[in-house]
Amino acid sequence: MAFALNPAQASAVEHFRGPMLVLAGAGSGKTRVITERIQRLIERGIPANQIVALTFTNKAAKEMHERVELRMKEAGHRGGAQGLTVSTFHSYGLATLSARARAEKRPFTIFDQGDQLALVKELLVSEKAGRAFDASAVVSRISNMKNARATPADVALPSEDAVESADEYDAIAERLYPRYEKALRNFSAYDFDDLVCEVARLWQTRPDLLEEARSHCRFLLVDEYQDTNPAQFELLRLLAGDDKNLCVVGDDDQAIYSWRGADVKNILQFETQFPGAKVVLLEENYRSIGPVLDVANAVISKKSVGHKKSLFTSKVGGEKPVVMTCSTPDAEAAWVANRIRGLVQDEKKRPREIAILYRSNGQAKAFEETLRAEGVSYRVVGGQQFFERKEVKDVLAYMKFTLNRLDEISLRRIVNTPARGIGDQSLDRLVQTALAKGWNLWEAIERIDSIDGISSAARTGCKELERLVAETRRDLLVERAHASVSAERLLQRVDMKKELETQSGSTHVATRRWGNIVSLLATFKKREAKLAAAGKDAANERDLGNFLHALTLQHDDEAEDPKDQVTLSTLHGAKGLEFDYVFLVGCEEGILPHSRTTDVKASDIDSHTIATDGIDEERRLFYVGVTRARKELVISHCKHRVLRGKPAPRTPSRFVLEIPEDLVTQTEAKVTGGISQEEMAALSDGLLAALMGD
DNA sequence: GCTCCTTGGGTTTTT
DNA sequence: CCCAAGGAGC
Repeated sequence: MAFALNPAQASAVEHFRGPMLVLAGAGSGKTRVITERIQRLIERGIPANQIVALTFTNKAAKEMHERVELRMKEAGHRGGAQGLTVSTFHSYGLATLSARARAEKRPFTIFDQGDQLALVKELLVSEKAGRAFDASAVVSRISNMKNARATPADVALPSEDAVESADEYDAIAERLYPRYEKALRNFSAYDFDDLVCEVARLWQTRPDLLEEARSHCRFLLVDEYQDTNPAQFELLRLLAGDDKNLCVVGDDDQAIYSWRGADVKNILQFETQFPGAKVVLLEENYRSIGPVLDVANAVISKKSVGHKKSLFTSKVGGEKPVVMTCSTPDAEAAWVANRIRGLVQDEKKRPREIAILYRSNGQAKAFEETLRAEGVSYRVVGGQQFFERKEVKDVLAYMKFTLNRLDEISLRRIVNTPARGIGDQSLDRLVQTALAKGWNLWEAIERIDSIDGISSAARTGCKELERLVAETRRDLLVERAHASVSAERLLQRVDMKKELETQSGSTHVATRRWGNIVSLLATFKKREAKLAAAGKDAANERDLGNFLHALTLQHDDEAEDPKDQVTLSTLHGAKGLEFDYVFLVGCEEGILPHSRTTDVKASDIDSHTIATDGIDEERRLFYVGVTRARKELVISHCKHRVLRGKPAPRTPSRFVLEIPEDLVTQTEAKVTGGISQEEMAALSDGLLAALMGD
C-alpha cells in the first residue's frame, strides 16, 4: 500500500484539532491512517512526547510504533518519533499507577484472571451463598459493575431496563463487590480492570494529576474504539480534556467483545458525546476481492443497529466464495486439510497465507489431526496465555514474593507449591493467627513455632519455605544475581523438573511445561541482555519488580517468530489478521450463532441484553471471519455432528442461509486422495447414518 | 494432606 | 466425549 491516500483517508490524516471519529471498515487501511496522522502531527510541530496512541493489544501497539518510526525515518525526520507513546490501555494505566505507587511508596501486585477467580471462589464459600454460583460469571458481573462505576453518573449510560436484569447473579455480585474490593486492597493488588478504572478515578479526584498527565498528551489517538468499555471512555474523556484532540478509529461492525464489557455505544454515540466531531467514513477496501466483499456486505446489511457502511473495491474479478456442505466434522477436516495440502504442495502457496477460522477452541482438534496427517505445518493461536500457565505463574510468584514479602497473593501461591505439607487447614490457621495478632501472613510463617494447632508436617514445611525464600533473597538482593540465575537456582532447590514430572500425567506434558519454564528464563535473560547493552543494572530491585508485574500484561512473544505455517484461530483471535485463503468452518446453528446466545442462561453477564443483542454480535463475528479473506473464502458446515457424546443432525448457520444464492457457489465436500479407503467409507453419509442409528 | 474417582458441565478471553 | 472440580478414602 505505497499508493496515495484516498480522499477519505487523507482528510482523516490532515484533520488537526478537535474530536474525530474514523469509521474504518474492514481492510480500509485504518492503521495506515493512524500512523500517517501521527507523522503529520509531528510534522506540524507537535512534539512526539505530547502524542499518545492507545490500543488494546501489545501486538497492535508494537506494530503501530514500528510503523510510525519507519515512516519518520523514511521521511528523513531526525529524532523521528522519539518520546511518542504507543501503548495499550492497560500498560498506560499501569505506568500511571506505578508512578503514583512509587511516590507514595506503596508497591502493588496485579491480579490476573486466575487470581480474581480464586478470590471470588473464596468469597463465595465464606458468603455461604446457599447455592452453587458460577464463580466466573460472578467475576464478570463484578467487572462490569466496576467498569460502570468508574464513570460519573452524568456521562454514564445506565441501561434503562436495569430492573429486569436484577437477577440472583446481580444480587450476589453486588453483595460480594465491596468485599472483593476490600480483599484486593488488603492484598495491595489491582486487577486488570483497576488499571483503567483506578486511573480514571484518580484523575476525577486529583485534577493536578490529570493536568500532569495531559501535559504529555495534547493529541490522543485510539485504535479499535468499538471495543472500549465505559471506564476506558471515561479515561479518554478526562485525558482529552477541553481541547478534545481525540481521534478514535474503529468499526462498529467488528464489535465482538461486548461480553467482556465493551460498549458499542461508545462508537455509536461519539458524535453526541463530542459535538462537532469530524466524522470520516472509510469504505474502500484494499484487502479482498469483490465477491468476498459482496458476501461481507450481504451479511452485515442484515444487522439491526449501527453506522451504515458498505465496503467496495476497485479490484475487478475473482471467484465467488464457496459454501461447502460436509457430512461430518471429520469429513470437513479431511476436506479442508486436503485442499490446504493441494494449495501448499501443488500450487506452491505459502502456508502463512492460509487460515482455518472457527467459533470455539474445541473445534481446532479435528483440523490439527488432519493437517498433521497431510504433513502441513500449522500453528494454533490462542489457548491459554503463556503467563497464565501454572508453572510460569508459580516461578513468577516466587520471584515476586522474594522481592516483596507483603505480596500475600504470591505467597499463597507458593506456600504449598511444591507440596510441603501446608494444606488448607494449616494455611487457615496461619491466616487466623496473623489476623488475631496483627501480623501479615509471612510473619506468621516466620513465627510458626509460637503457633499451636499446626501439624508437624506443616511446621517442617514452613521452615523449608522460609529457608527457600531466604536463599533466593540472598541470591537476588545480596549477591545481586540476575533474575535468570536466581530463578534457576530456585528451580534446582525445589527440583521443579522432577516436580513437574510427578505432577503431569505424561512425560510429554511434563516436557512441555518444563519448556515453558525455560521460555520464562529466556525472557529474563532477554531483559538482562537488553539492560546490559544499555549499561543499566539488571539487579535493580525496583526495576525488576516493575518488570515482573508488567509480565502479567504480556503475551508469550516467543510464539511470534514468523514461521511459515497455516494459522488455526478462533474468530475472536483472528480480528486484525488477513489471509489469501480462509476456511470459515463449522458454520452451523448452535455454533455460529452459538447456542448460548440463542438459549440464555441465568449466569450470563446480562441475560436479557444477550438475548436481544447476542445474535447481532454473532453476526459481526461471522462478518469478521468473512472479511479476513483476501482471495479465496470457503464457508463450511456439517450435516451431522456428535455433541456431548450424542450424534445430532445439524442445520447451516442462519448467516449462511441469509446470503443471496447468486453470491456463492454451493458445493458438497468430496474428499479425494491423501486418505485411505476405509476413511473414505467412514465418511460416506449412508454408513454414518447407520452408525448413528437414525 | 494427598490421590483417586465420581460427577457435572460444556463460547469467545485483546489485558 | 473430555476436562475440571469436589468428595471419599488412604
